[in-house]
Amino acid sequence: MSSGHSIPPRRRSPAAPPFQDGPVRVAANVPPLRRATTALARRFHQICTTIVSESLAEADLTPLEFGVLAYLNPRDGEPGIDQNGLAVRLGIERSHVSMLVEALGARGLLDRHVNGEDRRARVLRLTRKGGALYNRVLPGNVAANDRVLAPLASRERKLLHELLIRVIEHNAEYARPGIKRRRRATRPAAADGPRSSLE
Amino acid sequence: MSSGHSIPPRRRSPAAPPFQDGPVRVAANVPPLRRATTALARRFHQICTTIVSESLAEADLTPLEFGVLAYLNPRDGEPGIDQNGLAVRLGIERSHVSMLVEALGARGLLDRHVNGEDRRARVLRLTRKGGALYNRVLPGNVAANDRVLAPLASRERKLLHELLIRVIEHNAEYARPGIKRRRRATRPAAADGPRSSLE
DNA sequence: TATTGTTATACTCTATAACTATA
DNA sequence: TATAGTTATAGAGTATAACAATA
Repeated sequence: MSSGHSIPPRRRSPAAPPFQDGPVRVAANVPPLRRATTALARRFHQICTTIVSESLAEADLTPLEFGVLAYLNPRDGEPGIDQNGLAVRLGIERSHVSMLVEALGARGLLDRHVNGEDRRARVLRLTRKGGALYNRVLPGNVAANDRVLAPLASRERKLLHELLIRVIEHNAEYARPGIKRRRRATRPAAADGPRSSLE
Repeated sequence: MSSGHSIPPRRRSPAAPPFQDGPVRVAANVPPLRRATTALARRFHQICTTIVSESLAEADLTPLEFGVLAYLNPRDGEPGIDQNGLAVRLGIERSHVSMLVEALGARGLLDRHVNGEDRRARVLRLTRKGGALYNRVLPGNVAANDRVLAPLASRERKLLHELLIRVIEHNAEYARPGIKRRRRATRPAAADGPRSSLE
């Protein structure tokens, strides 16, 4: 209805630098970046998944599926852990592991065996095919991860990793699922305020 | 079928440290953490969203919705940007902004006005209610973000932020949507390998 | 009773695509 | 033709809950 006239001209390049609490900006055409840790974490994660997904696409793996292979690979990993162990390591729910492992098992990439000591548990192991896939995909994955940190000097990359590891390990209690998310207040749409005016 | 006997005993605490390429581990009961940058990014982001979601729960906001308020707040932000501008800043799709803004508008937290200069664009502004909510929630949000970095010294926090900002700004091309994700090869379930053996 | 895993269901985040209105 | 926004749909990631089998 309103013709939008009470609106000041757009401020695409505002005079005052936004989010003054952080260090100043650098790149030219890059829009202001919020300094909040969570915002940085999201963008950082976003970059990683975008770049790494590319490196995994030809193997038809998601980053998380690759994580499963990594945790089970015989060279570095811990073949023989059970699904709960994998859930803790990946920081995801048991039910999620169940689905992941089912999908990878269906592709013949890993085996589940009942543990003789505790018949409730499923012991996980890569098949030869799974191990071969991991070995084939690993170099590209490492390269992709390196590409993310390319703007940093070698010493800085190491430093970033160390800082992240400390933050993660000290927040272990939050670095896992099971924390109840906010329960969305099943809003009946526009239940808590007047409609916004849109012409 | 198999009774699981060909399986070696579980190796919950393997002798060799996994993922040798990274620095050694610290905390006792914390399971091995993959050193890959992407894995660290995921856990870091997970911690942030868990902690920050808690601080936003009483306002019934998601971290991303809070981000919208932050980018539009009159003190620090850029009130008057349009939806595309917001999409670029948040690093999400225009369609996603559309939904976010619709939900916040329905709650009376922001206004959309047609831009007089370009009637295609929607100029965004917090309502008084939206501004008040932002102000009310901000302190808790800042505290939540600080809590994430509590294990770091003040100098280290600053350093971590700087490193992340550099990585994000130099990877701007990947820190946005629109990159085609891998197209899942619509697997007909178990199409590419023998079934795993599970008793 | 407690724990491992499964299944069903659902929500958040985010993308793609097709569409409308405007430029 | 190109751009701003909307709508519909989908899929990745992840959660909750109820359940079965085993301890």
